[in-house]
Amino acid sequence: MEPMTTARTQAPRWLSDEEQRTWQAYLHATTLLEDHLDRQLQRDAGMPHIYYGLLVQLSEAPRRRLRMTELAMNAKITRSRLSHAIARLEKNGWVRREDCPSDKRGQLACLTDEGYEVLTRTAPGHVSAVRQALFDRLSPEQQKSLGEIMRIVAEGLQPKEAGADLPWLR
Amino acid sequence: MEPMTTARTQAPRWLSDEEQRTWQAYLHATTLLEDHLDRQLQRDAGMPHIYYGLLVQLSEAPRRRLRMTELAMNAKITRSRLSHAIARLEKNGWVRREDCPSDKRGQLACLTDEGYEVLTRTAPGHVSAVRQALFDRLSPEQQKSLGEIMRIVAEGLQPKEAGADLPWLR
DNA sequence: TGGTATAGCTTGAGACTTCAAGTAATCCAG
DNA sequence: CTGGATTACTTGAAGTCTCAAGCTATACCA
Repeated sequence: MEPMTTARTQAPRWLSDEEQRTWQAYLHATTLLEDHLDRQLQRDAGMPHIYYGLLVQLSEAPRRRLRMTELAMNAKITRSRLSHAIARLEKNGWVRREDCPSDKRGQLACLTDEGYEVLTRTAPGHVSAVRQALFDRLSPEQQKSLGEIMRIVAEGLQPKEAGADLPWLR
Repeated sequence: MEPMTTARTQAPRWLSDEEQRTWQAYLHATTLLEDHLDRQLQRDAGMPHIYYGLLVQLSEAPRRRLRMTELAMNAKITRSRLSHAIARLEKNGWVRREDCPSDKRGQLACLTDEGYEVLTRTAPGHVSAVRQALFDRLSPEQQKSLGEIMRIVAEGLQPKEAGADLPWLR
């Protein structure tokens, strides 16, 4: 008897009506929200949401700098994508690359003063956009629940520590 | 006294620690999940997740066809994006364009038999991927809560019916 | 009826992402 | 201490998305 975990060859267990509605709502909400924030930041900060997130990560790191791989991991993106992104941010003068002293293969992404300035200038508007779109609409219980759910999902998609291959390293 | 709704000029109300953790978890979970499903479908069906969603919408429509604008609305994307997407799907032979009989400006996107075949062939694997990544990890209460939360968020970002401009019409 | 505004959709350019392949430095088994 | 595997990161091409501009057809109104 086949294990139930590989549904590939089994009769598929379709989504129930309620599951379908939940899944649809999830897709709608996430695409609308991402779109909304992308537009907001493109307009107010001149970069898409994910680039903004990179600057935030850097701003919170010691000495405002991070190894490329570490930054990619934090942001849950591939190193390739990060390379392109940092190249663009470097052109804007918001990030600078530095050689890593301890590993000659390594690169550090460093937030520049201008990059920091962009962040301080645009952060209030962005926080407010996130509040308006998300937190202000949810009860405290819903916020708590959302946090738990999202942690579970993220955890599940995170590559297992031992030996599994790491998506952002591909 | 300024209304609290325009926080633009006010001292920003930052996110609390818990809100920040929730927001981070949300960003991580949604990017990891989108990535995961994009890869799964690119591998198994030869198209990104959103394109797959378009085929699904068409498959559920009467006569397996939909006006472009309506399809764009259902999928929460701009008409421009849809135009490009349909062009690509047409090249694959999975969708065909037809002139709308009642409105000479209009176009209908029609799912072809091959398009339908791709769907039936790949749907089980996709459903299973969604289950594994999402539903199987959540309790019934969490699933219910997720549905409610996502409906609220989507609702809030949906353009109001009267006079507001419609994002997907831009 | 005629003229202007609007709706429906497409197009092209530039920005962003992905994937596979490439370079260079480090690790490590023997 | 040496050569093959691995790690760190980059690159280029092809695919996708956005934005502004464009075209045609319909709607509206005087």
